[in-house]
Amino acid sequence: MSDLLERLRGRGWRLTAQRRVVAEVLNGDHVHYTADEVHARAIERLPEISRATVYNTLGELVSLGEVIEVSTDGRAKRYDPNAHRAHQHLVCSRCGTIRDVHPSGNPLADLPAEERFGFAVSAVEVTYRGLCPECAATEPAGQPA
Amino acid sequence: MSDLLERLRGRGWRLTAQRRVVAEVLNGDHVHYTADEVHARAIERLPEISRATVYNTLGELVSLGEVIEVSTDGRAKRYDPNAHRAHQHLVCSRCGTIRDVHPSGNPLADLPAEERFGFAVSAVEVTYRGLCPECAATEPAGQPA
DNA sequence: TCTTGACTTGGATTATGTCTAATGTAGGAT
DNA sequence: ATCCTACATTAGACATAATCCAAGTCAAGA
Repeated sequence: MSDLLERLRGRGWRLTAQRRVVAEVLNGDHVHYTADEVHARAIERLPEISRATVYNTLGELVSLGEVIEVSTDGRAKRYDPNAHRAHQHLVCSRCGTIRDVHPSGNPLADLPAEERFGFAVSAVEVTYRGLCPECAATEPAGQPA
Repeated sequence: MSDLLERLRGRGWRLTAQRRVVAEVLNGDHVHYTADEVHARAIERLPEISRATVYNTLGELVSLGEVIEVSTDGRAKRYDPNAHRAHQHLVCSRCGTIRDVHPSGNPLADLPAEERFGFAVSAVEVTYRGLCPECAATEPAGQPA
C-alpha cells in the first residue's frame, strides 16, 4: 500500500491524512466497498473525515487508474482497488458478495464486425451471477432475494 | 405488443390503461429507457399517470420476465423489452447510446471451476464499451465525456 | 349492476451522489 | 524554522433516483 502512496506522490498527488486513510481502507483482495462503506471504515481511523472528501478521493483514484468503479447491482457504485490485473466479477444474486475472477478467452473477439454498429469497441466488462456457497446452503430451492 | 398484453392477461395480470401505456412505450428494438423516460413518454398518452405507477409496472414486468433491467452507467436503471432473445449490450462511452448485440461464444464456459469459488454460476452479462460512429466523428482525439 | 381486492395517486421519505463557500494545510520557497 | 499559497477538507445544502404509504379508484368476475 505504501507503494501506492509513493507512486501517487510521485505523480504530484498531495498526501493528506484523509487520502492516506482512504487508500488504506481499500487495501486487500476482493475488496469492493461502496463509498459509504469506505467512509464508515475511514471514520474509525480518522473520525472527522467527511463524506465529500471520501467521494473526492475515490474519484481521483479512479481518474488516476488506481481504483476501478463497478456497479453490479444498479445501486451504489463500488470501488475495486485491484486495478493492475485485468479481471471480471462474480456476484452472488442473493447476498451481493463479489469475487474477482479471471476467465479465459477474450470476449472482445466474440463480437463480430456486423454486430458492432460502427462502434470503435475498446473495452468489455463481464459479470457472472450465481449463488455463493453460503447462500446456496441456506436457500434450498427458493428464488434469489 | 398486443401479444405481450394478451400473455400477461393470461397470467392474471389486471389490465389497466396505465399498464397498457407503459407496455406500449417499451415497444421496439434497441429500446433502453430510464424509468423517467418511460414516464415522460407515457404522459404524452395518458397525462395523469404517476411516477409511482411507472416504477411499479416496470418492476412487475421485470418480475414477470418480460423486461430486463440494465444499469450500464451506474446512474438510472434502464429497461430493455428484448427479454426473449439472449443478448448483450454495446454502450457508447461518450453519449451513452445502447445497442443490443449478439456475441458468438459462451462466456460461461470461459470461467474455470477453480475461478468459481464454489458459486453455482447461472448467468453472465457482458457490456462492450466504445465510441459510436456519431461521437467518433465529433471527437477526433480527446477523452470520452 | 355490484362488490371487492387489486391498482393508482401524489406527496413524503430514503438512498446515493454532487456542489459550494469558508476554512485548513502540505510542501516548496526563503 | 517559518511563511505562502495553491490545493484539500468540511458541513451542509442541493440534486437525482427510487421507494413507501394512506387514501381514493377501478377492472373484472359474480
